[in-house]
Amino acid sequence: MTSSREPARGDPAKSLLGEKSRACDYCELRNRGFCGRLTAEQQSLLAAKSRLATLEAHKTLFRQGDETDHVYVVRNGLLRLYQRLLDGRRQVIGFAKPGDLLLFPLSGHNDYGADALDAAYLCQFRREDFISFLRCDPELWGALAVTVQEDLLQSRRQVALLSQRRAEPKVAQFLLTLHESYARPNNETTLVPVRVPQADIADFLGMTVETVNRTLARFVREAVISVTKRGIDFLDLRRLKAIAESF
Amino acid sequence: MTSSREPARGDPAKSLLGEKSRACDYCELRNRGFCGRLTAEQQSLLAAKSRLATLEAHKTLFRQGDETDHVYVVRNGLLRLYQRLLDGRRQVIGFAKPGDLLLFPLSGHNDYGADALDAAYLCQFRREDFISFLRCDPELWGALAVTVQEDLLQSRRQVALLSQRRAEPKVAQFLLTLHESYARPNNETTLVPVRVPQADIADFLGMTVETVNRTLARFVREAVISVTKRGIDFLDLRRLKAIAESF
DNA sequence: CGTTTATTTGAGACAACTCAAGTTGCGTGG
DNA sequence: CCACGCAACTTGAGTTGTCTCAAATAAACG
Repeated sequence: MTSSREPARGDPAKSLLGEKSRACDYCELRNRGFCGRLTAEQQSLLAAKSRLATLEAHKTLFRQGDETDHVYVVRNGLLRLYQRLLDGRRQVIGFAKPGDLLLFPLSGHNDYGADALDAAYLCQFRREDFISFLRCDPELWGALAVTVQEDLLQSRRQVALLSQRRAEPKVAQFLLTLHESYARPNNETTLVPVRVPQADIADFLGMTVETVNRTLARFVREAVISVTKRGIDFLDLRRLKAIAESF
Repeated sequence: MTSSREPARGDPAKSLLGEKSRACDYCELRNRGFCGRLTAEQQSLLAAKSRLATLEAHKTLFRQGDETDHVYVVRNGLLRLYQRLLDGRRQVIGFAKPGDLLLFPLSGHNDYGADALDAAYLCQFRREDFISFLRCDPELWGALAVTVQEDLLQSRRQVALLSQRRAEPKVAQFLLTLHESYARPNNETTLVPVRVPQADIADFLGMTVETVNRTLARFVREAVISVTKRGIDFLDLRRLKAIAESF
């Protein structure tokens, strides 16, 4: 638990492109996450208020505690969401993937921070714009509520995960979640093309880097997964699931 | 972690009084929780659709996985909310206190179960009624979203709690939360008038009953708290806070 | 190519877990 | 009113898995 007492990178540099983002028509996200719950009309209405934001790898999108001036929808890339614990430790509360809505537009300050694991593209909205967008159609509030509800379910899954005490099932479950969020319906590809630092896994699972490392090493040795510089290759999903349910 | 593999009580007996609940005018909840976010008009509109439900101690209000036919607002009493883990263990995900909204009206099935620690009184709404209530006023959706958002914050607090590894801070933080939810603004009363089974605390914190017991015993021995049949008396809040922040 | 960051490995301590008995409290029924 | 049964709570002794501390690679970056 000695890991990461400081954010990976210092400055909150947001290199945002000022250009208006193209309409959602070609966005593969329009059927997923928050956007997926909107009609085509609503989507274009929303798109009119968005800007395309790009975020380099390891850069901070926003910090915990800062005033919420914008909200975001992830288009591309993987973000790391975290909170500071009172002991200064960092608790990763989740990873944002394409389609996810970042920040709650109705609360005035960010209750978590976010930075990019890879280069990321996002739709950025000014908070007031987003709220006025919500106001113009009652049903949108429902979409928001459902989105938050899904975050809640996600958070509860993490609670279940953390209440596990042995390391193997925890790491296995984490890997499975990661795999799941990248799985394509009709694609049997077993490779997840992201490098998640072990320190992040540790912070997410509430364990030390060493334990995460030893556990991963065991998985690799037993040919359950294979870790390359490209990402993680899931060699034996069946066995991984078995481990995840062992306790 | 050998605790409670079965619900405390068997039957899902809901002894519901059919009477229409009186309007909210005298309800002390109207400034708290979900109801607290409604205007007087909205409250009475909602009240018209409610029934007063009473639940005996240890009885089950609803089960995880069942179809969501009703939603509830707690008026009185303390409920235990839990999920089943894949290993059959029970994970207490929280305790519902007066003002809390139970169940998400937009999802078709309960994602957690609930039963009463003490006798409880609730406002019961048919799910469709509640939804049509939401539909009649756009702002109500916002109230719902905020309510869910607060559950989310709560859940994340639990994540932070579970990521602690030592027993003392965990139990201390739990006790403080319990105390906080019973604290009155201008009242220095240190007694929380509920008996929470140690097994529940264990299931909430992801520890064994034995460890919870030994930790509580230590607190009692050191005169930080005092446990009677009535509830828990907080003798030394300052010290408890210090313990909660020790790590 | 040197500096920083991430990963890997080892040895030992310790806190929480497991298992196994007790004890207490309380409601039920004889 | 006491005996009984059940559930919650206590206590002890031994085990174990993760953490801690420390140090050696290996990779990433300018």
